[in-house]
Amino acid sequence: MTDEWQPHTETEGVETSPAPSRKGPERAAAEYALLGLIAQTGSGEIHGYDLSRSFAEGALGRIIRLESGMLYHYLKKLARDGYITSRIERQSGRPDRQVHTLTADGDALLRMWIAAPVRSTREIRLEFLVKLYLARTVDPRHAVTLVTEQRSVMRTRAARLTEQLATPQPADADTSFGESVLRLRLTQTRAALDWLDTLPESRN
Amino acid sequence: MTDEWQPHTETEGVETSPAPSRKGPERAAAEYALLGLIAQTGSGEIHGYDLSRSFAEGALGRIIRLESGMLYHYLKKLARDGYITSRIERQSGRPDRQVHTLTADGDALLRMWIAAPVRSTREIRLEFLVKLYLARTVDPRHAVTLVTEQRSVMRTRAARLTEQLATPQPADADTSFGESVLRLRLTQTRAALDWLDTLPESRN
DNA sequence: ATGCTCATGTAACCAGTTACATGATTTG
DNA sequence: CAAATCATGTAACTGGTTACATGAGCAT
Repeated sequence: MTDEWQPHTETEGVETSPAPSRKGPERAAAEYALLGLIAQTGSGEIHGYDLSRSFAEGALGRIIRLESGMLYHYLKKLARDGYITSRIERQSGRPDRQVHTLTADGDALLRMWIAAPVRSTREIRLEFLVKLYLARTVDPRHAVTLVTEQRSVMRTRAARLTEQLATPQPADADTSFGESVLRLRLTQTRAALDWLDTLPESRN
Repeated sequence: MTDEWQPHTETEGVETSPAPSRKGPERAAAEYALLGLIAQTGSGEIHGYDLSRSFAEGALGRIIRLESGMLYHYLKKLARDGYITSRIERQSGRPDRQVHTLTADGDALLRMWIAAPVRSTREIRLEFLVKLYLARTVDPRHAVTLVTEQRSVMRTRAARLTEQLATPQPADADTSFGESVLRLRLTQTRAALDWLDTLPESRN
């Protein structure tokens, strides 16, 4: 009765993560998007400005936004944490550029993140889409795993909400409002499930 | 072709707002929630600690979270901007308390915010729920207005998404992904609409 | 001469979270 | 006596946004 319809919390996903090494704090989806774009490049090398364009022109730029300032900041951060290595490429007549490469750690981190479903319905709209996009380009099998597990998460969630709605509550104003909140969450969860079912990865 | 499925932007609602006076920047939903709680009190006066409890124990605390530090910060902000007035109430044996009252400006601001639907589907989960809850307690007619207009917003949105999906696109990988994104948004929008239709305010 | 593309950033700012400070008084 | 309640905050930190700085070459 205490944990019925819990409040929105911004820093969620900390307790649900498997936390095997607890290396760093949660990264923004944009950071993984950068890792993914680096992984995508044929040569394995790419510099910031190119990343910026790939981001803005590609599908990722239509899901999340990433200003150049933040992009270079994330590249530094990823390099500092050992997920990419960066070397300077001298150019004549043009400014020098830094080319970045994924490390083994970076590749592992990216694949782990891609394969893990998001916990809440709200995160479907951003995180999950980025994961799906990257999974498809990095390794289509990851996409199948991701979609399968995400469907499972959403089904569990829908079941829990249904169960909560089934248990009768005292009928005051707050409770009826709370029921509305639960029904909203349930419809949104079901909508997400329906959508997941239409993805090509759902043919299994 | 350029503005098909636009990116997620955090600072949205600025350009869509009617901007009549442009008094202050966008406020957090929690600030309006505080205004609403102050408006709810019978005497018209309430102090921070009571607000904190009302918040945590009531339905609002299950939708959004508000730490005491931020609560007092918002109260100062609202007082500074002239939406509430605060006076100190001396107590013997207890710490002095500050009791807060809505000003005419504050009341107007609250009602304006409550009556205005949210622009995006994403905001349904937080902002809209807070608006609905406050509308019901402050003035049930506001709730009818809000729900009616919100349904209209969602219908327009659904129509636009449907239209975008109808226009055929070149069939590359990015486009098919983009179509999935559009379909996700459409299902989520429709789910929100279905839920809105189940609210008592939708009987008109 | 003007401004655009390349290429990488810095600086200032703002919002929010977490944790703690204070100090009396009542309750177990 | 310890702990919770009352009541209001402060301080440090995190992270993200916006805007601008730099400076060469190239196209109009």
